[in-house]
Amino acid sequence: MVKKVEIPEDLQEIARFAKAMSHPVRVYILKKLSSRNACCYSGDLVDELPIGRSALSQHLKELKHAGLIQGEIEAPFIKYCINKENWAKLNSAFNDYLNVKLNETKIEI
Amino acid sequence: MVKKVEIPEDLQEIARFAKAMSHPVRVYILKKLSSRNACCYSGDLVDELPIGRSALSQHLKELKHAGLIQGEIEAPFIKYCINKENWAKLNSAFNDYLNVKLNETKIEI
DNA sequence: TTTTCATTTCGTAATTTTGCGAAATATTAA
DNA sequence: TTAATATTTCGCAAAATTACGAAATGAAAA
Repeated sequence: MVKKVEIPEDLQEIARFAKAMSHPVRVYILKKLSSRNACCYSGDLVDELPIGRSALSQHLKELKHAGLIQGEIEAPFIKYCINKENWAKLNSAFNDYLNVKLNETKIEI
Repeated sequence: MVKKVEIPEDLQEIARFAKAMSHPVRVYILKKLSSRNACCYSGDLVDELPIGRSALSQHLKELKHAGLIQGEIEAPFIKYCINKENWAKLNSAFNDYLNVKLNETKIEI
């Protein structure tokens, strides 16, 4: 009989990252900020996205709490950029998790 | 002024996949079924995981609806396996999405 | 047919997520 | 100081998520 065990931390981390990416608006923001190392303002995003300011603000907060973006005050704006370190962590975590070949049991001789 | 636009379908797809992976139990199941092409029964999982049968059943249903696993009746069991086609889709979707180099703006001469 | 077994579905409850508009905050411009 | 601007926080409501135990399902075994 297999003992009930805590789910390994690396899998829990994947779940946390996946949760941060589980809404189209957040996927959009991460895409925008990660490609081209671009930064942007909340006001840029609210013009592009089909949600209001306060909802957007909550998505930004969530991404901040997940450590994936960071905001820098550039009054009267807040400039949001990707958090490179944690974005790299997310990348390698997904790489490790997903890069399990479907046919790895096939052994070539 | 940038027009408000629907979020592109590829990003919405990432969000859907991420949502399927946004819970540790589901991450665990997908890991188990994707590596080694293993299949397993609900009963195997319930012994390993820190949740009850009915909660597990709901996670399996969610993964089925996301198209990531499939169940085959092998009475009195149900054998769950990865859905290779859609798992491959998930892999390439994340690959496209994530494989945006942080330093792609650096141009080597 | 009745019992047994693995699993799902149902009913319910607690919590989280998502979104909105209004109000608050904080900084710059007048 | 007052007004304007960008953004967040608050209060709220609707919907989704998560989990449980009990009951239902469906197939095999007795």
